[in-house]
Amino acid sequence: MSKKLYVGNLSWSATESEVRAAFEAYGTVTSVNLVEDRETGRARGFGFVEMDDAGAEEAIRNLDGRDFGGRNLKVNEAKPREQRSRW
DNA sequence: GTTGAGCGTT
Repeated sequence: MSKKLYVGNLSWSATESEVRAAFEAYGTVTSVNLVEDRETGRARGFGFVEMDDAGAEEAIRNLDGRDFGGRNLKVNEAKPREQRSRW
């Protein structure tokens, strides 16, 4: 089972690899998705991480509020967005 | 060469 996480307050220079590495320290990361501004293509400073259920909670309690890239990382359970495809 | 609250795109 996996859970989706919202990751905010990221540095604009933060990469998926760094975020993935940080979360893999607490569980198995299924996917990492940093969101960029669709209009400008620049990083918005937040993203989403999908990982195993237990690891997700551990990551929240270990990475939320922690220093990451020189800033206080924000980690929370992400809101379900929309189905990305028809069924 | 910039910016800083907030929950994304095929």
